[in-house]
Amino acid sequence: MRLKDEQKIDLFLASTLTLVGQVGLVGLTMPLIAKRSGVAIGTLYIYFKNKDDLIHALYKEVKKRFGATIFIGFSPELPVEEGFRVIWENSLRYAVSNFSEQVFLQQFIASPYKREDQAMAVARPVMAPLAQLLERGQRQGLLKPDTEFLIPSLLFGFIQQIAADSHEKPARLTKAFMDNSFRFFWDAIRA
Amino acid sequence: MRLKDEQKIDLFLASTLTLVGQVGLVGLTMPLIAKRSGVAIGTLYIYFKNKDDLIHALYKEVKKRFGATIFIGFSPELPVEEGFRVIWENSLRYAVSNFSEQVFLQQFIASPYKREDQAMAVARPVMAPLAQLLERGQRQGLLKPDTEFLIPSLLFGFIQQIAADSHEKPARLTKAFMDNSFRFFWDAIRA
Amino acid sequence: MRLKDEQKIDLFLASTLTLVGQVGLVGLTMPLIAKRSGVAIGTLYIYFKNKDDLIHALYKEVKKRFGATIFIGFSPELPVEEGFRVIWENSLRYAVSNFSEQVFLQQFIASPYKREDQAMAVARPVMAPLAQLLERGQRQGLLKPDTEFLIPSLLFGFIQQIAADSHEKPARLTKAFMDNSFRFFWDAIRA
Amino acid sequence: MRLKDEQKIDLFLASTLTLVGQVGLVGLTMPLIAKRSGVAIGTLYIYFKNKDDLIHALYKEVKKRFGATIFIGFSPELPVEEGFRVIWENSLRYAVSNFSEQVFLQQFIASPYKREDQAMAVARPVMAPLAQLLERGQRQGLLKPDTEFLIPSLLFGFIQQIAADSHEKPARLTKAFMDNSFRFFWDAIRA
DNA sequence: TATGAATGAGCATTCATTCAT
DNA sequence: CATGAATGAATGCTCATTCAT
Repeated sequence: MRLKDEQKIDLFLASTLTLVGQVGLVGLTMPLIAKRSGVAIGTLYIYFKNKDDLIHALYKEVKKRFGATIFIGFSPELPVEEGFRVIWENSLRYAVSNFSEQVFLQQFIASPYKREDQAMAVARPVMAPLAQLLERGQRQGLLKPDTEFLIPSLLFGFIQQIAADSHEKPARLTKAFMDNSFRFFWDAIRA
Repeated sequence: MRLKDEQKIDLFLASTLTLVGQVGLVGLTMPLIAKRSGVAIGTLYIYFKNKDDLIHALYKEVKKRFGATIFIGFSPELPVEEGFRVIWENSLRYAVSNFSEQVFLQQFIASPYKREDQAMAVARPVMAPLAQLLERGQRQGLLKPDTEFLIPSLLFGFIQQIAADSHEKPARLTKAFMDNSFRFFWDAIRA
Repeated sequence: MRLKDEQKIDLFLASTLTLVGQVGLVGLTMPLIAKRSGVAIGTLYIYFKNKDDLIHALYKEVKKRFGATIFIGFSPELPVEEGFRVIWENSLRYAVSNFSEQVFLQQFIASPYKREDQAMAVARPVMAPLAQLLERGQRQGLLKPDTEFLIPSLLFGFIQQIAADSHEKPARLTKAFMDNSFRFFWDAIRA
Repeated sequence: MRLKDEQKIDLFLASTLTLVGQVGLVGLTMPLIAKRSGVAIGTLYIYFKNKDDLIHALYKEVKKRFGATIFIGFSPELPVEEGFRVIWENSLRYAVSNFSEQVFLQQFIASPYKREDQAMAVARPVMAPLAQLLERGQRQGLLKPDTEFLIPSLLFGFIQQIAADSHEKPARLTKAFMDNSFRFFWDAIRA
């Protein structure tokens, strides 16, 4: 596996993601990825040891990208509610406009590709700012007591579902929509 | 002469569901289903025309089962909040103890198996009581105005995520957990 | 294998023949024969040990039927040319109106079903009257010398081809046609 | 990078033809063709989209080869009888030494592989010189009147049968045999 | 006898992977 | 580096055959 052409790796991952959005993990094949990327099959195997490798690389990348996005504009100095709003809006925008990634994550998690090893570990550290925000909110008595563990479930579950719905029936991410949905979220978790 | 055994269909669907929970739709093969069911491959094809057929039969069944479960103990006479609580608890219990079904539904929706035809239509009518409850809540001014469409997303997304989490890290569905999570839900949607 | 219901055997052979005419030996399956005959698959195996058996029974039957037909109205007392004419007309009529049988014979001969054993032997004795006619014609100096062995090839080859053609583009077996084609045959072989 | 090897197509078609001669279209399987050709199964599918495709390619090839052979040494300038003799000898030699091709053609025609489309059309134009010869013979009053349409049936049927016989009981294509059989043919058709 | 559910070997085909060019 | 022909294991599915009813 040569590292020279970093762009190609991105190309391959992007093609893969698009394909997953269209045919799911079920329909994902190496010939398809190669064709979609405009290279010969053999080329894929220069950059990835095998299909498993490619898929895990994509998993890592998607996790990283998501983590990098949802904290844009966030700062620990922000008031708690404001902090949540920033995260909420980032997540929502990201999920809705990157539906393939949601599909990939969901299908990956319950697939033969999932392994118990290191790849999984990527998830946690990335979420540290959220964990700290939860703790701060708790300390300030702004959140319902003893229910922090429910908040990520609400956040990610709700958002994922909105993204799925808006894929079925595309809708604008208007200011009103952002406000309304955040109101749901915030009222759910606040004390 | 042996008679076609109606129970066998259930057996096959159950095996399939279990397998999807373990290896996802990606890893689902006819040989696997046959082995898991303790029959020869050919037998599967007596009961289902082909793999596609089997998977769609399962989709129908899962939808039906879910619809049959979430309204147990529900009645249009119940006060709105009580109505939501019944549905919430039913859904939560169902989702957590039937995780494979959640996985199946999610993966089915973004897969080459999904078709646009009638099979999909099963979903809607089944949810009628929920739609009526939403409307009633709205009329009585108990729900946030103009946001009914967000409520099913919240309900199903949140619950699905809780089920996923509790599959990773099994947790009891205690009274406290039920209460806390319903509180999140209700506070989110109420006016 | 019970012998009780002789009619059923005929039914099965007839269905098989029809099917061969439609889909060839290639497309011939036991389920198809059963369905076409209006019985369950198992029933076929009461009357025939297996598919091979059925096909060989059909081979025997077809050979017998052909042999029984081409000598109708023939008698060793007939003048040689008259004798050939009778055989010619019988063969032609038979081949044209039983095209499936021609197909079956042709496909059988070059197929895994063909065996070198006794089944083949059926062919010869049945043709005895023809052999005698050839000899008589030869003795009377009516036929080209030293070419008897070519005459059956001409007879069966020509007729088979006419049958094939008339299957493609159906034509009437008019008196004129009979006369013309027999004239070809007779001019070919006569001294 | 290995290049797609045009010779391989010929190899596959040749293997297929040999096999058809041995087991018929009925016994023809892709594993058999691959093994006989000394390649892995997958390799067949690099050169042919599927079995149907392979069989149709063979059909085209056989038709072409036959057409290219029977007019060798033929010229419209030849006297009619000479013309027929050339065609007769070519056809006979070809049919006898390429028995598998005869089998293939016969079985193909009555099989599920036969389609009504363009592939069939290959047959006709190739026979144009024969058609012209028939017409010329007719015009010169050398042939029986109003029976041209019988002549190809005689030619191909007779020859095919001789080939079949000589496959069962191999015989030399001696000068005498050629003469005798052509005498049959010519006496049949001449006025 | 007749049935057709059950079986599993075998087929057509796909696809992850290798490797000669 | 890039290619794509070659490989063969594995899949979806069919069908000859058996056998419990």
